[in-house]
Amino acid sequence: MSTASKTRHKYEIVAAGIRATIADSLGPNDALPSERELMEIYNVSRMTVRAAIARLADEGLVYNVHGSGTYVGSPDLFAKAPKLTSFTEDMVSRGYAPSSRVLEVSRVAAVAAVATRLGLTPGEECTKIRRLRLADGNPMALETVYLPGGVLPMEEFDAKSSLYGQLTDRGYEIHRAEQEIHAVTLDEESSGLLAVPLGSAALEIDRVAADRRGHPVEYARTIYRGDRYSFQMAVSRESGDK
Amino acid sequence: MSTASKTRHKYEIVAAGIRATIADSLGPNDALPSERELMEIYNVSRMTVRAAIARLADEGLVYNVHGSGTYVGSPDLFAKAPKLTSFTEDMVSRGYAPSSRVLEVSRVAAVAAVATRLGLTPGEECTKIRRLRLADGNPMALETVYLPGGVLPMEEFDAKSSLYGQLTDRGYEIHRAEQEIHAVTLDEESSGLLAVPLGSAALEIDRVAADRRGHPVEYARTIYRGDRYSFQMAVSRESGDK
DNA sequence: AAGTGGTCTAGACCACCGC
DNA sequence: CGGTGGTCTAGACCACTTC
Repeated sequence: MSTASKTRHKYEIVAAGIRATIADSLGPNDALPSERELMEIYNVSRMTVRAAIARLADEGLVYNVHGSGTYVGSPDLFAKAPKLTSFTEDMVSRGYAPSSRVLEVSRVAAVAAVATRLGLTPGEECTKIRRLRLADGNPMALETVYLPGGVLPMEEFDAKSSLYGQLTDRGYEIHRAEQEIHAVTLDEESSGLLAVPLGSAALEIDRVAADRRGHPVEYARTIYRGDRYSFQMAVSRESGDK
Repeated sequence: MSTASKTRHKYEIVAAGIRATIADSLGPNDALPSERELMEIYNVSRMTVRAAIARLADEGLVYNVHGSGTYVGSPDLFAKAPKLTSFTEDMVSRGYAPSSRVLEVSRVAAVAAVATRLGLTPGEECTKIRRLRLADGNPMALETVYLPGGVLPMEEFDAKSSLYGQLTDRGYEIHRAEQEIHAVTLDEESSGLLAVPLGSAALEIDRVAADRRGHPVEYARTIYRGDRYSFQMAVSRESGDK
């Protein structure tokens, strides 16, 4: 009751408390207090305890064993389910200082590949932004972003601030995305910009990002240097039915 | 009421019913009946309705808008959260006929890189299995799997049946995994086996798979032909707190 | 048999959306 | 303002693990 402040929901308070308990006094595979004990500790109902635990389990911090208990996960498996992040967020979480060099900002007519992905009709107006992305000042990736003209006209793009921030400010909150990851061989222009030898292997990530309602907001093609970047993710079995 | 049979939990029955309703008569962005209506339709409590909807939302089939309703997602974004699949399952879902050629089955001492990932001490005994993986008879990937000796001694590996199936039979059910995806350039041996030119780009996926308790069960390094394979996934924002 | 997580009920109030 | 999803309560029984 007293120190509460930024948290609003009870299950967030419980989740934060459990997190703290784990950090303070529990190690991998140690058992958490049972759900019924947690009810008393935090003075909440069982459903609230379970909501908190479900959140932590989603992150991989804990796991449940039916009939036995809830346990702390292994530290090396803490890596969360893949999150949808901007380049900037991604680099910061990896410990790099991100920066950018804008190569191109233009208004273009959507070609078929772009139109399909953004749900436009070919020829419709798009904003195209091409940037060289740097980490600690060294080239890391080459990014080409297409946005429907209505989402962000080229004149209003501010090269100095975060694209995702600008989209959010304009009412386009990105919620989920589909990504496709390829291995590619760099051509002359790309390898030059990324400062690696011609023919080097690189990771190409194509992403269509959409808002909560499923309307496409962004189509981005990013080519990452194969020697500096790898993509990490945690996956779990099931997920679908059966 | 009529065709129900294999489902055990009410929320699964409700989820199946909603799925059928969507398939029959709803399109993208159409609204589902409200949760309170669904309670009456299926004669269950609200929590059960919400459990069913949560399941469908996880899959991307529907999405919720607070204060407004629950809606059918966009078909092109149906692709689920990345699942943990075996090569065989992956190929089948892509419409290929998978097969394998075993290149090596041996007992080896864990080198540091393998020991670390499997939670062993360097020098401990491992089973190493190297296979060329084919799709529709053509080389698709080159897979090297390391298993702790206690999990599956090399003598007991059956080259003809699924590795995941054998692990499950022995009580090691794989539950989650961490993957790291790199772009690599193929060396002479790999490009020969995969039947592509020397120096071609390829996707290397390193995976440590663990059981429900977080104990590592498998470390696999798979090199996929860059010209035939791409890795697809859906990601969503948030996931962690804030 | 005792204890655990998994499912389920029948209520309640809150926060948000759209008219 | 009414309707919607989001959170929450205080119970209950079931399925599973552990002893």
